[in-house]
Amino acid sequence: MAKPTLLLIDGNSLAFRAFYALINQVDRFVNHEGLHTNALVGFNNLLDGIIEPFNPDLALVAWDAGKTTFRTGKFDNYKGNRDNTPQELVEQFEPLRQMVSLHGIKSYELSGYEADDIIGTMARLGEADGYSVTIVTGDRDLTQLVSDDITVWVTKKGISEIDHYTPAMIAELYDGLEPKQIVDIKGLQGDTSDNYPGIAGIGPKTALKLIKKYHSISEMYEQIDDMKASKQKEKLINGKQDALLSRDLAEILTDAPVTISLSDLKYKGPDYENIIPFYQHLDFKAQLVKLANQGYTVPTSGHNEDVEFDLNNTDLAVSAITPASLTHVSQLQGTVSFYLELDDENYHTANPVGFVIGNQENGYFASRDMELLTQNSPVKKILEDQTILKNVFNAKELYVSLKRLDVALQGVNFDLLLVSYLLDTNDNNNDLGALAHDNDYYAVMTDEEVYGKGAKFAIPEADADLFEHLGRKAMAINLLREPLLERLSKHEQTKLYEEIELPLTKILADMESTGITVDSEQLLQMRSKLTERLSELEQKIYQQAGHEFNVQSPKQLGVVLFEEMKYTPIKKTKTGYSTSVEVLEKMGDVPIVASILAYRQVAKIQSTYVEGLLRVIHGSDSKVHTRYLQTLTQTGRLSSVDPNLQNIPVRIEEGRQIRKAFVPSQADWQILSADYSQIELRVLAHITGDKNLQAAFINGEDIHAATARRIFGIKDDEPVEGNIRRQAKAVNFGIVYGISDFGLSKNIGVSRKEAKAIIETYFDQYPDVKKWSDDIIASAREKGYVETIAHRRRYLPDIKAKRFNARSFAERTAMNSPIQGSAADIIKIAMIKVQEAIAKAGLQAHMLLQVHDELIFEAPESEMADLEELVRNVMDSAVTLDVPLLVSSHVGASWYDAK
DNA sequence: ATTCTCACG
DNA sequence: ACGTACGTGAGAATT
Repeated sequence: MAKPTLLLIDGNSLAFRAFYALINQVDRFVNHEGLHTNALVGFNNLLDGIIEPFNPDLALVAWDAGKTTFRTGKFDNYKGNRDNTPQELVEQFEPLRQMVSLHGIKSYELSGYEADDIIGTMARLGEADGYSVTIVTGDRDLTQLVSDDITVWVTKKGISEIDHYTPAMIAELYDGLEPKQIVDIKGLQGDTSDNYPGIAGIGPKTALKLIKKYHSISEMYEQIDDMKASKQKEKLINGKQDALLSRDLAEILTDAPVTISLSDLKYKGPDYENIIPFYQHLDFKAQLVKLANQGYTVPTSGHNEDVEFDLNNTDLAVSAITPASLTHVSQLQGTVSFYLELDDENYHTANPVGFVIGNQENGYFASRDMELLTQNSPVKKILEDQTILKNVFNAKELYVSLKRLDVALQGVNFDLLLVSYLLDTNDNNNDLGALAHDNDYYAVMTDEEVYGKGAKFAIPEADADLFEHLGRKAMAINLLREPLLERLSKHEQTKLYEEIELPLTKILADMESTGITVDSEQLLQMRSKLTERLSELEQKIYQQAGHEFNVQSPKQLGVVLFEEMKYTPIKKTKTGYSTSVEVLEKMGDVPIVASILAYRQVAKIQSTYVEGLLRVIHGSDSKVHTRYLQTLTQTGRLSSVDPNLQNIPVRIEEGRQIRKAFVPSQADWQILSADYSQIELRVLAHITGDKNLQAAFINGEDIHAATARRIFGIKDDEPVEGNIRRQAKAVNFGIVYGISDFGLSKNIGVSRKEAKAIIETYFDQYPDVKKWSDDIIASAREKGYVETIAHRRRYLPDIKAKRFNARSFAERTAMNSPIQGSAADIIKIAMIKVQEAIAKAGLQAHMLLQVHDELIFEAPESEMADLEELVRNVMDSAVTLDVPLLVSSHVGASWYDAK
């Protein structure tokens, strides 16, 4: 029969390990009361991951009782070089003990002794009593206890990996020595972390050699007279006291006067009843989700911004739609939740695999049969009925996918995804289950849990499984509506949601469905020209390098440039030499570098744009249909994927040619492009209230030239030279990004000192910009977030971080986000008003694209003049700021020509 | 899955 | 002294 097991855990060393493993994120792991939890998280993972599966018969966590022990009595400076334990860790010790207790494990400490000594003593007791003993620690000192019945597990690399020390492993590590001889080694070599000396001049190598020869320190000194005279012998004789003391300090007691016995250590296993409130107190969401999935009831903690709400409802009534139940479905009224599952995230091409409709009062009805959703079904009728309100998750996806099924969705009342994003852009997650968990509702799983991910993704075959998941999603949407809307209102974001984001959803859906026509002939012609250019450049590069290699591999290119050709590396990445444009341009006039830069430019255009776009043109309509992500960015901007139409080349002519392929969808139609000029600087002038900056815009000045005059002291009657204006432009951008002297100096190629002086002058000239910067950072520290003009919020948890880097980044963000985000607010408002105006004017025009400060339209040539006028008027009056908004616009036969 | 590079505002 | 401009997405190489 297997031996009973005893598990001994070194509480202090593991707490330290866990704390420092997550030290980089110490400011991210904070519960709602401000308690740091990084060590708690790591320790809990250890308990769940190791102790629970181990399921020992006996278990104990030993703790240090304080700084003074019998060792400090022997040697004042024992551990004397240790910094004070950080406050962030100290505050976690008490909850750590609670955590241990809730996991059904005894804690023990003994005044005057270290955790090590408790462990040593209990280990020997267990060994003698016939237990198989396992010690878990973060400290290798305990390996001296290893025996046939005592194994020591030492965590390494944080706490994720573990080394298992057995007598055989010790023998291998110490060249055949026994575990108990480790103390003799340490007696000779000392221990810097515990701050005892050993013998000066004896390191690990010599210590090992000596102990191999003499077996122990005492035997060595017995035989020291026989040792032949040497420097080493002198050192040993002089250091005898140190060696004996150090050995004494290194030795772990196995007979400490403990007041517990093995029978006190019975392992009870986790106390699930009481661990749930404990996890809630610590905000351990992941743990709560795990418990909820195991069938434990996890009630809402209700501390979420003090909004109390009841999300305890977990009883789902979901049924498959049958011909008989169709009557029930058709009788649904008031408010329903609707959810449509697709087999892929690209809803322009994905297949619907199931849907669910219903509410708490009447139950939920699910089906895989899309015919029940289309044609003359009652479901279609409900979806198209404006008076029946729909609660959904991701309304834009729904608009587009239902339109593909010939269903025109109306009456969207609540979009869970959109609201969650507005409430907190940080922990927004496109998964409904994860999002529900974030809001303390656990009765729904994540898609990854149900469907798997990557190659393993699969929709469950059993109706019961799929419908249960869909039903729970629909139920979560319904239950979360009220509490989330209440929080939205507390944030003063109701207007932002109802009047900007929700109407915009429909507009974006229409733009995406409409798509933009891409002339594939144009792209194919470009492709053959570029292929030729690429092979010419490639041959030239091979010739210049002296051999063939993969030009597109930064690694191989690094070897060619900086090893074979011996050019001086300017910058390194963490994996090797950097070969970025920035670096290559600094290398000066080198022929191969010029070829490489040209190659890179062409290769980028070819792969990303020509071939990338050709791949995503829909065969059915010769258009590309991007998806705008409305709930992704931290600032409120949109982003565009599959394809990204917000980064089509424009700055370099060769790439700009790509825009010739973007053409109107019908003959005799044209493209209109209208963009805001310097919208971010105008927003800056508005929100800072800086009169000097505002004056420049009000007077219609060239803003970069005006800044140049101020920061370089150029008189009104003198001209502003191009290079000076360029520098001023960089300063203006820098201000918007949250300037630093380093960043500016790098950007405009002046010394850091000069850059610093320029920034100071800027702030002298625009004093209210400076004041606003300081104020917004102070406000972010106080409130924890910053806001745009439309109350879009961005939380900045790092604004109080101790780490300089993280904090500085948060401070720059505090300045940039209100600016970038308010500009995003403005163009979103403009889009809504433009769409209304186009409808009201009865124009055929379509809004096609949004590129942050630019809108692209197509319209018949005949209505283009009206459209241009309308768009300009709406855009420049979208909001009223203290400075005017200026719009420039162009019409042409393609996006390229609308310049 | 991550890193590097580069396209846009 | 720290080590930096803000916000994105995609392709290719590499792990």
